[in-house]
Order: sequence, then structure tokens, then C-alpha cells
Amino acid sequence: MRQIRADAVRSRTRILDAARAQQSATLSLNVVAKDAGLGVGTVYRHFPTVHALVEALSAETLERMLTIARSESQRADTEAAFIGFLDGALELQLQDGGLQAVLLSPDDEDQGVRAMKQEIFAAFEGVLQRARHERIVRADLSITQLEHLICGIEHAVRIGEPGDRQMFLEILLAGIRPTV
Amino acid sequence: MRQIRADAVRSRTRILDAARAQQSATLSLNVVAKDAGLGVGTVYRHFPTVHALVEALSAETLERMLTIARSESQRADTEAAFIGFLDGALELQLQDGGLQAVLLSPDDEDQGVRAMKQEIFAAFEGVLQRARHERIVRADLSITQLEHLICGIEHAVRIGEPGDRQMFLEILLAGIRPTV
Amino acid sequence: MRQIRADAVRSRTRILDAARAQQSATLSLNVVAKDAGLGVGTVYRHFPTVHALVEALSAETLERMLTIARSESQRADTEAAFIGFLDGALELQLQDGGLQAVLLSPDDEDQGVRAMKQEIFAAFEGVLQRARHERIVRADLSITQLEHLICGIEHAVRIGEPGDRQMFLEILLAGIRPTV
Amino acid sequence: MRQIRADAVRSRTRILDAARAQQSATLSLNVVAKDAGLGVGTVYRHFPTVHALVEALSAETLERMLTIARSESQRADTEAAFIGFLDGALELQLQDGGLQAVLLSPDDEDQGVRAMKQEIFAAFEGVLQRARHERIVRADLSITQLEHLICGIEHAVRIGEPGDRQMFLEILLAGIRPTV
DNA sequence: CATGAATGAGGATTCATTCAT
DNA sequence: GATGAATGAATCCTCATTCAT
Repeated sequence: MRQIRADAVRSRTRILDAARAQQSATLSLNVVAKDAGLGVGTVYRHFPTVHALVEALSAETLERMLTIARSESQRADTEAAFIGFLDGALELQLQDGGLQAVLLSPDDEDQGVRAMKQEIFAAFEGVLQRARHERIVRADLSITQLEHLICGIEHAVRIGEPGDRQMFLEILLAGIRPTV
Repeated sequence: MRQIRADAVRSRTRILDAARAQQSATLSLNVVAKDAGLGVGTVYRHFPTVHALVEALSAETLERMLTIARSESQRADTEAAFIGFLDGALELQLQDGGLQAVLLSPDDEDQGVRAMKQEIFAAFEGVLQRARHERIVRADLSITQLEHLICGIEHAVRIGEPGDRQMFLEILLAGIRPTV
Repeated sequence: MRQIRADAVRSRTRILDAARAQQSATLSLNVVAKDAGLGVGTVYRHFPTVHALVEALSAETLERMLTIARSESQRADTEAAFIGFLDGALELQLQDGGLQAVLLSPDDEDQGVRAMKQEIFAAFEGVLQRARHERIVRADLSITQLEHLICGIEHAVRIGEPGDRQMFLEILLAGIRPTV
Repeated sequence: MRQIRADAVRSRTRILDAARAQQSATLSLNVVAKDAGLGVGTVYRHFPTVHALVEALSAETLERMLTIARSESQRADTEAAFIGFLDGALELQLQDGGLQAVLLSPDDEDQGVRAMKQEIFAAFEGVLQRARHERIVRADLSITQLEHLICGIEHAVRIGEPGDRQMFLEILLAGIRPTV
């Protein structure tokens, strides 16, 4: 086996650091390259498209989400697990502006990302099922719809104040309870 | 006073039609000109900036919203009025992709737009007050926050299915009720 | 005979006033029209080209120059006449930034301008002849060269301080005396 | 350290050649690109602004001027040195139409240009001092004024015949002598 | 592999001029 | 004759992407 290219690793780190500093909406590989002190070509070699870079940026966040997914889905207390899930997802999406795009995107360029997303959704699905049975969530709300609602809440917080997050989450939770 | 030129009216209409066909997020005055079959300069004469055009596009929608605002705020039944308001706003925002930006923008280039926004918000504020008193809405929810939540729901519907609209609106309404 | 169009006269005046307020280097008929509160078409009707407008602007200055030319060329004191000529020309060129272009231009769109230029040059030529005979000016300096030198001095004053004018004119006068 | 790319050097040369062929007054980076057979972006990479290109164009001329400045300021014969200076400056400014702008510009984008200008002015100042003491030049003429006068003479030659140069320089020299 | 120079399409904007009203 | 809307060529500049070194 070839030696692990230490410089390649360093380049990757630099690129990710530089990208994180930019707004994910207007991410430019050229600007990233300049900020990272690297050539454009190098950036393109590591990430052939902007989306690939966004994915990579989100990978770390996704890992944290995966951790949450695993631990919350283990909890016996369904309501706590469900809330923990929503809260974690909202928190991470707010922190990582590119995460929403990666979560919603149907085709992932990176296999690891694909795998993480699948496991997260599966775990979430499980918790949602339990929440439905315990009448914490109305029965007709699909996992996809819930995901979209979280994105909506994220959007609402984003165009307003960070302090709105807690209240908006409460509203979401209260809103999706089954009607008596 | 001079009469308004017939060709100017026609150009304006063409521009607005062409603009409506484009995604309001990536609205380009040059593309609009090409689609409208007009010179770039003509478009710039009518609308010096992209935002001016977006505003003009929303003006008609705003008028419809104003109509709703007036009629709903007249209703004796507060709950019906409040729901009518939310439903109307959501519906119109979904129909007119640029409306959200105009509603959220603090500075309007057109005076008419400014006036309409003010009247709509004032009417909405009135209905919200009544809804608070009748315990249809929690007391700590501000008009701004409610506006942002509607934008969030709009976003959620937009990234999902149009059919989600009804359910998501129900969820919003249920979510903002005061907790018992 | 038709009545004299009072509004046409007023338009002309407004155009000239607006044009005077602009830098003659970047004179735009459109901007002039807007500043004058008139339609572009009106401006074009009065002055088909930018140069025509510049000429018109200079016409008044040319008249003043013509006045100087006539009075100075009458003077018995050649030196005083000559200096008066140079001083007047320099002063007027500095006041009217477009004058140099009109003076140097071989083809004049306006007949009156053409006539004035010819009379001015003729008068100047006469004074220069006398100045040569009285050994105030070297014999090999042509009228054209002298004109160019004045333009040069104008340029020198223009890129420096207005206060340089007096000294630079002295230098020119001293410089063109015949060498002993 | 990386070697300088061969193609980059070639591009730079082409750009400078193409620019030299244009009037420096109306220098357009796009036209330069087209004339040089290069992409616009390439030109912008090499010279981000028109002034940067003008500076680069003048750099070579400035070097020649610097050479003259050094050698002339060494001369024991003050008058010869002074004349050599003026003659050289005039000659070079006439050859290089953009030089005047660079000399007069208070802010230089290129450090080398800045340095050369400073050395040239310092050397010229020295010669001027000596010339003042030897009563070749009137005492109240500043280096800045002299510079402007040279620009004026350049202008005068430029709007006339190249053959005027010699005479106009004589006139300048004669004109700035102290009055007896 | 890394580099950054080169590319040129594309977007925004201005402005001289024409022409319908 | 006056008006100003319409025109579109021309200009400036950016940026994603390719490719020579």
C-alpha cells in the first residue's frame, strides 16, 4: 500500500476550513481555493463539484446527527426520544447551513453520506412509529412531511431571531399531536 | 397631462409576464428582456433593479392579499377571520414565489407597495390581537414571529407536495394555540 | 412669417445651461436632456451631435474672444495688443473647457462659428505680424504654433493650480522673444 | 520556488504589445484582450485595472527615464544636465502616450513604479536646484510647475507637428530663465 | 498530484440614437 | 415641433471549469 499522502490530507482540511467560513449559498470553489491558499485545481481534484464540497462539509454534521439518532432511538421514553430527535435535527441544521440541501437531495455523490442519511432516516422512522402509537404524533404524518416541517421551522428561525428556536419547536410539537 | 403611451403599457405587461415565468430567485433583467422580446434598455427603463421588478410582480398579489385582509378583519367570528388570514397568506405566497421576499424586505422601492404592506400588517395585527384575547393563539406570539412561521410553512410545502398545504396549516394552527 | 417659437428659445437656453454644468469631456445628450427637464428628442432636434452642442456652448465664448480680437488688434501698442490677445485667449480657454476642441477642429458644423474663428485668426495673425516686426516674437513662430503653445499652457495650468496661470503666461511670452 | 510559467510570460507580452498599439486615453481591457488574441479573464488576471496596465506599459519607459535621470544628474555641466533632463522627459512622454498619466497620478498600484518615480523626481529636483543657483532657471519655479510645463509642451507638440518639438523646448528653456 | 494560468460564456449596466405618439 | 419610450450594441467584469506545466 502506498503511503498516506500527508499533504493531501492537509489540503483537504484547509479546503474544508475555508469553505466553512463562506456562506454555503454562494460557495465558490475559486474563492475557497484562494482562502485556503491552494490552487483551484487542487480544490477541484478533491471536490469535483460544489455539491460534493457541501456534502463533505455536512459529513461531520451528519456524523453528529447519526450519534444523536442512535442514542435517541435507544431511549425507552418515546416522547423524550422524539423531542430529542427533532431538537437535535433543528439545532444541527441551523448550525450547518448546507445540511438541509444535503438531507433533501435525492442523489448523493459520496457513499458515506448516503449510508449515514439512510441510517438516520431509518432510526428516525422507528422513533416516529413509536410516537404515532403512543399518540404523541398524529397518525397521518409521514417521515418525509415531518422532515419538511423541520426544514420549515429552520427557515422560520433563520429569517427571524435565533431566540425563536425554542418557541417554534414547541409550536411544531404541539401542532403535530393528534387532535382529540 | 400626457396620456400614458400605449406601447409602454404593452412593454410593461410583456416584462411582467416574462418575469412571472422565471424563478424569482434567479431573476435576471437580461433574460426577462430576451423572453419578453424587448431590448434590455426597455426593461431597465421600466424597472431599474431586480427588486423593483419583483415588487411590481408582487403588487397584484399584494392587492389580493389586501382584499383578504380587509374582508377578514371585518368578520365577527375571530377564529374564522384568523384562519382565513393565514390561509390566504399561505395560498398567495405559494402562488407568488417572490412575495415572501417583498413581505420580508424592510425597504420598498415602490410607495404603493409600502402602503399596502402597512395596511395588511395593521389589519393582521388587529386580528391577531383578537385571537389572543379569545385564546385562539398563545399570548407571547408576535406578529413578526407568526409571519415567519407562515414563511416556514410555505417553505415546507414548497419542498414537498402541494397537497401538504392543508395539513401543515392545520398543524400551525394547532401548534400556536395556548397550552392549557 | 411664422411667429417666433418662444418655447423653442426657452428649450435652447435650458439645454445650454444644463450642458454648461457638465464636464465637456463626457458630455451626454441624454444627461443634458434629463438635467434640462426636456425630452431627449428635443435636445437632438436642437443639436444633432455632441459636437454641435459643444460648438454652441463655445459660441458665446467665441463672441467674447472676437470682441477681444477686435479691440486688441486696434491698439497702437503692439506689445500690449499681443499680450492682451494671449491673455484673453488663455483666460477664455480655461473658462470654457470645450473651446480648445472647437478652435482646433478643422470642420465646424455651425457657419457662425466658422466665421468667428476665421475673423479671430485673421486678427491674431495681424497682431502676430506686427509683433514679429517689432521683435517681440521670434520670426519663425507661426500662428498655428503659437495657438498650440497656448493650448499647451492651458493644459499646464489645468493639471496644476489656477494660480500658475500668470507665471506660465510670462514664461510663454519670455520664451517666444527672439534670441539676441 | 516555482518557475514562472512560460505561457504566462507570453500572455503578458502579448497584452503589453496589444495595449501599446491602442490609444492610452481610451484603453479598454476587453479590446486589448481581443487584439492580443487572449481571453478577457487572462487580461484581468494580469492587470486588474486599466491603470495597472498603463503603469506596466510605462514601466519600461520609466526605466529609460531613470537611466537618463541618473546620468544627467551626474554631469558637472548644470545647463547641459538640465537640458538633457528636459529633452529626455519630453522625448519619452511623446513616445509613450500613457507616461504623463502615470507621472501625474498620485497613487501607483505597482511598487516598482512608485520607487522609480521617486528617484526620478529626486534627481530632477537636484538638477533644478543647481540650475536655480546658476541662474539658468528663475528661482520661483517649483519642480511641480516645471513638470506641468513639460506636460504642456508635450501637449502642444502632440496637437501639432513632431517637428515642433525642438522649437517648443527652446521656447520653454528661454522662458523659464530668470528675468534680468 | 499540485498548481494556477487561461478561457470565454454570461451577467449587469450604460448610452447614443431612432421612432412612435 | 416636442416628447420620452424603445432599442441593442457595447462595455465592464466575474466566475466556473479546463488544461498546460
